[in-house]
Amino acid sequence: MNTLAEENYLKCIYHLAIDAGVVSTNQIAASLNTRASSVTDMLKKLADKALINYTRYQGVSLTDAGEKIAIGIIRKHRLWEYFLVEKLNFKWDQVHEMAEEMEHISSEELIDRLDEFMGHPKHDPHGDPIPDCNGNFKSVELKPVSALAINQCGVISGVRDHSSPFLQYLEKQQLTIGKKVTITDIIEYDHSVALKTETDKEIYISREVANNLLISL
Amino acid sequence: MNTLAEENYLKCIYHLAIDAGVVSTNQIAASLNTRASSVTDMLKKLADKALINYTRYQGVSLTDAGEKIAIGIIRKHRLWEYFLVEKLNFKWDQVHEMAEEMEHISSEELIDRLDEFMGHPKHDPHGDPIPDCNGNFKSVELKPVSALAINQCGVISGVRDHSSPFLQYLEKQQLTIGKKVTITDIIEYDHSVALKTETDKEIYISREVANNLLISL
DNA sequence: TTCATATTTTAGATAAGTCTAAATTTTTTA
DNA sequence: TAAAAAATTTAGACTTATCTAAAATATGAA
Repeated sequence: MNTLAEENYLKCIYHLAIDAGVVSTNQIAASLNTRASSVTDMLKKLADKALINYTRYQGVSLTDAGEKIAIGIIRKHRLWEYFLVEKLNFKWDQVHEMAEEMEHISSEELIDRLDEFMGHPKHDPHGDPIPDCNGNFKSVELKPVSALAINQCGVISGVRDHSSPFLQYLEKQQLTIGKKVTITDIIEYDHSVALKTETDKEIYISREVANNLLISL
Repeated sequence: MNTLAEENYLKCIYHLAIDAGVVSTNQIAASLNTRASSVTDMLKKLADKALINYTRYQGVSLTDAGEKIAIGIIRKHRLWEYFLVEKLNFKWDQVHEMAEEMEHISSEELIDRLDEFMGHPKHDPHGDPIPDCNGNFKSVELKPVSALAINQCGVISGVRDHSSPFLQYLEKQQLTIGKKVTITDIIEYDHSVALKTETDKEIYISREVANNLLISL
């Protein structure tokens, strides 16, 4: 088994690698709120365990073994988030911290039974896909609202920012997962966007919000 | 917040103090599978935090603050055990190790909602009482089968040994929580006991089993 | 009540994970 | 392309929790 710190590094590298491929020491340090020197120490350890590909000064990527562990942790995180929202009635902006702890509960059988108990959900409360017990999941291609054109419509299916303030704001605006929206206007000046909901309500969102709100077409 | 090690020491001291009042360094070391010198180090730290009463060579007891934390951990442990058995269909001999990890999930609100989700259960799968959110619980006076006389009857309500082999044995003999039994014979020679179940089945158990099986009269 | 034994504590080390400060390597820019 | 800047690594230190071995204290038996 791996330590809590090791698991957090693997998960972090996995997330950063989605955009970048190879991940830098400083990226990891920024993401984990730690120092680059601490990261270097840990990278050596993970490389010794054959969980990452690492050559000095060249950044890192996960090995197959490392990716498997990372996906396992993400599976646990998302299943526990689903549990907290669907069974214990937490809001989607309240569950991240708790799931950060719960994702390290080691038993595989526990998580598989939890998955079954909840009916094998495919997405967590933020729209992120939940890997199955073999680590497989298909990630639908989502686009930020900011990448759409006037009159395009789609379904809110994910967020790029998982922070409470952002999620609370979306909730207040009723811009939650599953809602269908149509782009009605794009303001050239500040790149803010006007949306129309199914109930014909019009909502203005800033460029920043439009960047962090993901749509499936 | 306290570290995982600190929480485990507090819980351990709480359990040992139930019989003894004051707990010795060696008792703790034996219970936690560690060395007496390690225990001494930790006792100093817990005393600095005012969680235990400690004077060198004199053993320890929990302060009110320490006891409150210990009971909180035990509440979490037992609620998670209940969840694992009642919701995820684990057997009573499978849940201890998992609950040992889950009891350290920090959120109080999570555990209170879990409690509510399950309908505020009063006892865990091994018959141990579950403290409420204020740390209150009433422990019924239970007697080991070995303390009963011929013809006495009662209901199986707890165990002293929580190990898998013991619990599996009881399960196989159908000596599980809630079953009513009557003492039909006590063998002088080896202190083994003959029991009759509600279905009039006769079961012989050894002195050791009789010592670890608890009855409410 | 004194001495042998058991218990407990202290002293000094170790491993994991972190830090700061300094050194090294890579990248950028002029 | 050489110097400056940025990124990364190394060196050495700190904390937590553990260990072994030795010293101190308590207990109990003669």
